[in-house]
Amino acid sequence: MPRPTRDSYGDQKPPFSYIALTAMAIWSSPERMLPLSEIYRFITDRFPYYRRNTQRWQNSLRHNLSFNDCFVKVPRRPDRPGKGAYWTLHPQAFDMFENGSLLRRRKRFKLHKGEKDSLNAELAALATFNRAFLARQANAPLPSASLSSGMYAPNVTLCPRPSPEPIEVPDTSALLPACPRPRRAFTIDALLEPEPSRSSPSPPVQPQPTPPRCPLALPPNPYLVAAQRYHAELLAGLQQSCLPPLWTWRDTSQFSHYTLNS
DNA sequence: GCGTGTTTAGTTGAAC
DNA sequence: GTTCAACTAAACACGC
Repeated sequence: MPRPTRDSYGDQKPPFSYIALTAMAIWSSPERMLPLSEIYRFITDRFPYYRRNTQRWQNSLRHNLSFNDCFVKVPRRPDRPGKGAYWTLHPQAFDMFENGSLLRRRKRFKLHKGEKDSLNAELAALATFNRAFLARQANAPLPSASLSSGMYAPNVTLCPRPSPEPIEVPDTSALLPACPRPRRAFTIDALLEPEPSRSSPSPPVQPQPTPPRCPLALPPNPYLVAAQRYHAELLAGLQQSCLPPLWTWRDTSQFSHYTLNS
């Protein structure tokens, strides 16, 4: 009997929950984050079953994105306008699936209130920063006092977050590039400052979502640079513990499934 | 208008 | 039997 392959479900419903499918989509992207439309595309490309009744499962998928704390909505970068936000996985969501298999979740991922509030504050600050940036791009008066005073800036540390109880997280440190993140305050003021020179060469900070491509910056627009740096810092904080292991498609005697590299 | 995002409510099935 | 995760439906708000 031939082993099932990823595409062999045909019109059969794949044995993955919407959460698992979404996680797959996010982790298959080089930036570890995707807009909703790309998540849809990933699923329909790989699983023909989901090419039907799109309204039904897409509604369920959106519900999951909003309902589950394991998914984090990241505002778009100001130089990447478009509809909807990007979605990524919370680093602590890694132990959701038993043995890294997406077939089954170990437990529901739930952030504690403080963690959730802190994360929401940071993301809201980022969205506000983006709006301020866009307002400036449109030659609208920018509330410089707000920017310089840190009113928009979350003066908090992103990672690691205090956790009231120990959480079993797969040790991915060996897979991470040995590049300590630069120590700098996570504020708009600090981000607007020039990058401090480094004494020793080191790999680029992970992740760098996309190389900055700014047709606007000649000379480099400090607000754009800051926004990009802000995003990189935010995502580095969010995903520091989970890059770069990837979900890998594996065939076993019983199942074909995505599983976490180890 | 449509896509996106949030919220509520109900149902189902598996695990404990 | 209870609990919990997952699924589904629906309504609504918001922004492009």
